[in-house]
Amino acid sequence: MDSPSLSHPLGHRAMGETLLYLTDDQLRQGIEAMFFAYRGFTADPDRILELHGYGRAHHRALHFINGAPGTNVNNLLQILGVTKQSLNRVLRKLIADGLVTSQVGQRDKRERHLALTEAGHALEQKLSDAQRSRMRSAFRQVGPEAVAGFRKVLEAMMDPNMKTAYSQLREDGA
Amino acid sequence: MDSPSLSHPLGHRAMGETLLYLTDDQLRQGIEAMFFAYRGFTADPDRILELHGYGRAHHRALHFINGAPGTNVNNLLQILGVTKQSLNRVLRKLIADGLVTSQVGQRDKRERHLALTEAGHALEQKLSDAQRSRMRSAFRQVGPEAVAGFRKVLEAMMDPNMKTAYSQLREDGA
DNA sequence: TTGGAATGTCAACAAGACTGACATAAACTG
DNA sequence: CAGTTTATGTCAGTCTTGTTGACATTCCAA
Repeated sequence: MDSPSLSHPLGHRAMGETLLYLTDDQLRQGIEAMFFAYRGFTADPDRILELHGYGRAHHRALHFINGAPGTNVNNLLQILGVTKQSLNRVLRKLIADGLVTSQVGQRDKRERHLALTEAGHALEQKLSDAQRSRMRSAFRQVGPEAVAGFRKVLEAMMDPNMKTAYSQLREDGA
Repeated sequence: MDSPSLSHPLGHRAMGETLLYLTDDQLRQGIEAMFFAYRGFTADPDRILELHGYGRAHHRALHFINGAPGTNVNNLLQILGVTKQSLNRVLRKLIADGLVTSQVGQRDKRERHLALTEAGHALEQKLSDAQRSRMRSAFRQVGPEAVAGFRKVLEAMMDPNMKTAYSQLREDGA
């Protein structure tokens, strides 16, 4: 491996103190932190979803439809990164349950434009509140500088095309 | 909601600049960043796993057995947060394929002590290298302060008991 | 020594991802 | 206008990974 690792003893002149955060051990800790944190991140909405007979897939659909009302299926597919069959199963249920509306496009009648109904909005809010609540608590604990670092690392870890999708979502939201 | 939100106009004296990072919009961006980043985080190992006919569950088992050789099934269960039946299926395959050894405990013959074989070590290395590589690149891009913030936020987002497990792993590794 | 607790295994099932094949309708292109 | 491409939906089948239920073995304590 070409990486700095613990096999390079401390004090090795070439590494310098500034690179110690890149040791294999530090990276391993980062990996495990991601694993445990993601579990916490999804735990609260998961509990709510279970009560309603939905899963994480439904949450993701609700979340992004809420963020981009009127979006079409293909758009959602790009963002979620699943097959259309997989997304369709989820959407079918959400539409049947009256949480999501699907309207044939005006300009392009092949497209279906998706939006949340009032009931859909209500559930999305409930899920969102739970997830934001934990994140707000975490953010508050650590302060704005740590949060800025958090955001920087996450952006750097994304796949380039997903980073694009993420940035576009941020622009839309601004 | 009791949270600061965009309905509080900027410049509102009570919020002050220091709390702007806790707006619902900022939290939403944090949530989406977690979603996209986690996908990137798992993408590289996932590709390797597929070649070998394994899934993410096998990766997690290999990872934590590697980090705590000789651990028993119950221990692993606590860390992974799945049912013993679910873990058992994964372990059964890894043992059958000769990546993991399971030895009956000496003091307590109910326990099975788990460890990686040479082949298990080899695969774990390959997966770990891929995952570390992306994280190293991200860490290098953003610098040590951002990484420190990243770690702080993740720790604050974990469930308390998982934070305990995580800390213990860190102690073991030190 | 006997019954409960701990540990692990096997079987069956469900959610949610996947691929492949196919249908429909609309838009586009030569 | 005919043929092709695009967008979407659906059916069928498979795989991973989670779940519960039932059960065997082992340990420990009353």
